[in-house]
Amino acid sequence: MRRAITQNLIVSIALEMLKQSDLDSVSMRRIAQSLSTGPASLYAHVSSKEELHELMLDELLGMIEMPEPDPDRWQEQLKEVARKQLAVLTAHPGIARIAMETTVPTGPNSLRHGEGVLALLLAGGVPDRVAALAFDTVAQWVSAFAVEVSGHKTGEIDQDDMQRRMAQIEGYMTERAAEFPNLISLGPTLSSTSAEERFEFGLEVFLTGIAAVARNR
Amino acid sequence: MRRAITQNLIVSIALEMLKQSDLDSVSMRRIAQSLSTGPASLYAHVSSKEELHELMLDELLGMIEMPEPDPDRWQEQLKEVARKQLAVLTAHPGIARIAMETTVPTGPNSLRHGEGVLALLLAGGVPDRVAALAFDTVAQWVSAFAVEVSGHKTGEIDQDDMQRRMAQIEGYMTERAAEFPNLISLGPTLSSTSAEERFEFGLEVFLTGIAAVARNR
DNA sequence: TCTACTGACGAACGGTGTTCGTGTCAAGTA
DNA sequence: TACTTGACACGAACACCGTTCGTCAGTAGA
Repeated sequence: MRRAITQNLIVSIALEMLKQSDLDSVSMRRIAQSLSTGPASLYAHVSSKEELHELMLDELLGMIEMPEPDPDRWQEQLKEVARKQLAVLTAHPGIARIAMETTVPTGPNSLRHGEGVLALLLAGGVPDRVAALAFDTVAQWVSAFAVEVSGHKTGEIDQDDMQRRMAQIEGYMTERAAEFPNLISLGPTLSSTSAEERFEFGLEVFLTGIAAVARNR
Repeated sequence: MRRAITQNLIVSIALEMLKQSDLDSVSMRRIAQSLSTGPASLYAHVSSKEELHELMLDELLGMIEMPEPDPDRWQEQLKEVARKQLAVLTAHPGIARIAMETTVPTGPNSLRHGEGVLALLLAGGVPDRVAALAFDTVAQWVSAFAVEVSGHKTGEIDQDDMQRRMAQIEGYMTERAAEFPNLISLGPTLSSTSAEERFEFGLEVFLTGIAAVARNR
């Protein structure tokens, strides 16, 4: 199973590893090892780990197909794209962090994706300037959400560590209940909502917000 | 200037270093060095680097004072808190990442901050369930925004690296202009808006969205 | 056939977080 | 006062990390 080393091969091996572990454990050394070579061999095809990360992200964004804009359904279409984006990002724990830290995405798939989102907003009659800002804001929020969800499903030992923290907080707060009336009364609501519910809520807030702001300009 | 090692001392040294560099360069070794000792000495007061990060974040959140909720001005008050939060996070590049990755904040200041935000929403007449969800969503977005801004002002060489990327993208897109009509026409708008404008836009979208969703339930 | 060049890669540099075992010193006890 | 106990300090080491340098092999072109 010895193949010639290619940039594509490196990226796909890295994504394969990422899918079943975590970004931090996808190291140049482990990728090289999986190719039966040393880490130095990778640098002929990839200039740095950072570039590799961006290539990985671009590859993933390429998996999201963009719909043909339909002016009557633009909000639902935008939600659908956001859901797919979240699914892809959370399926590869840690990559969402890259999406957030990359200032200006350069890859062809990123551009194609951005173009598609923008097209949906404009098809919905959102003014140019609002569309440009909304585009940025929504992408940011989706990535942020993915970072959080990724954290949950990685080595954080959801059920164990989180329960412990919850218990600790509850102890702290009930000791000084006067200081935290709202957190105490809403605590159960906060911790019982699923990630999916929170994501759908966020999408709704965003889109109604964008529509309202668009109307006011 | 030799003082006894304390958890507080470690945290404040770490924050001091963070303020003038970057989270990645605040290492246990450098903190220890600044105390004229070895890294092992820190582990008597802090169980891991992760715990230190959370302590740092909590300390920073403690710097944000929460206003007394005024039902007539709740939206403006919420915006003001978000602005302060952004300012604190971006003044310490990299800490926003921790804010995003920490699933359930445990520190007393984090709790106090959360309680305050919740109080503002409830004072505004937002229903319990919506307040709980909105609280989470807005915190996430502010952190996400801070991550991006932090990236911009750290070693990313704003004016250099970014210009290069912009030029590269423009070249790529004008070569196949038919594929990117919207990105090309909105490109100037996208790149000419300041971070502050984008933040204010996001705040407005959020708050009008929350108010609208609250009305519909 | 000889030459240039590209890709592969072993070894090493300078960093990282964390652990182990030893030392030191002060407080509590007899 | 003498002794014991326990908390804190910390040197050394472990197992990693990303990246660079210099060398080597093999191939395409002259």
